[in-house]
Amino acid sequence: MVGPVRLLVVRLVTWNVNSVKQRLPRLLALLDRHDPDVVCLQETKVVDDDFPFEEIERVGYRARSFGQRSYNGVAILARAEPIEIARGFPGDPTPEACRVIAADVAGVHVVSVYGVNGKALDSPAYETKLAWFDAFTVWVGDRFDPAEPLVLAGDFNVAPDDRDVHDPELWRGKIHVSQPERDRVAALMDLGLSDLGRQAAGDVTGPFTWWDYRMGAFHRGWGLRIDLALATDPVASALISVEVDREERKPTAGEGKPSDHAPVVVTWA
DNA sequence: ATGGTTGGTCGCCAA
Repeated sequence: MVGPVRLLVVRLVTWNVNSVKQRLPRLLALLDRHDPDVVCLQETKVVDDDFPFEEIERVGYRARSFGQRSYNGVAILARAEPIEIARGFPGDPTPEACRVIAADVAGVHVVSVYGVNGKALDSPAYETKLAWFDAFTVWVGDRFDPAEPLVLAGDFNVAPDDRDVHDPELWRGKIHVSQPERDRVAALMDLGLSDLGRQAAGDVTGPFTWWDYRMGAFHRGWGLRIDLALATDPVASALISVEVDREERKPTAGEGKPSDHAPVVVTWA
């Protein structure tokens, strides 16, 4: 008899690619550069039939996609076989959107998450965003055991506190930073999850993971930390590092244009 | 700060 597969070291990357078709050369380069065990993608923007499975399998990864036309879309890539796949979750107030895919990879529960953007505080999408987080938190609490290894990784579209904002005064009252949004992330973490990026960085500003395409925001340092990895204690207590691959956000870093999000590389053992 | 930019699609909408 053998127990569940346990890797000595696990490297997980989460990345909002803003179109997996546009980003495919950079994604393949990222797999080669970081050699991750697991990758969580968001904003793939393709239906499953159009997902580039062949190119990804050719470099040694299995892939599971939950995608739709034009918008949203999530995926999990892994060296090991992803099992127990869940696409979407019951009670999602945006059931037409593809925002969540879950899989077990080498004994770790992995969830790729694309939280509702919300547009602006006075938009109907804002109330949808809050309701989505409420429903998502119920599902996570029902499905997972905090004693087991679990990572929720993705673009949550919320900067958890002012350290995650380049200019908190400028952003006050804006989407991504409002107290109700932050309360939702806190409620999710109250299930027994740690914010690995903050745990690794300590009490400092950043590191940011997203910069608006406009106004040279990346060059000027106008960023937010909205791409998060939230994990239960079996992972959090084994954390080695969390690094933002800022190079990937640069126009010159690879073939084609960059995503507006940088990949986040999480390692534990 | 949001007069910018990008992607999917082919009109604009979403971010």
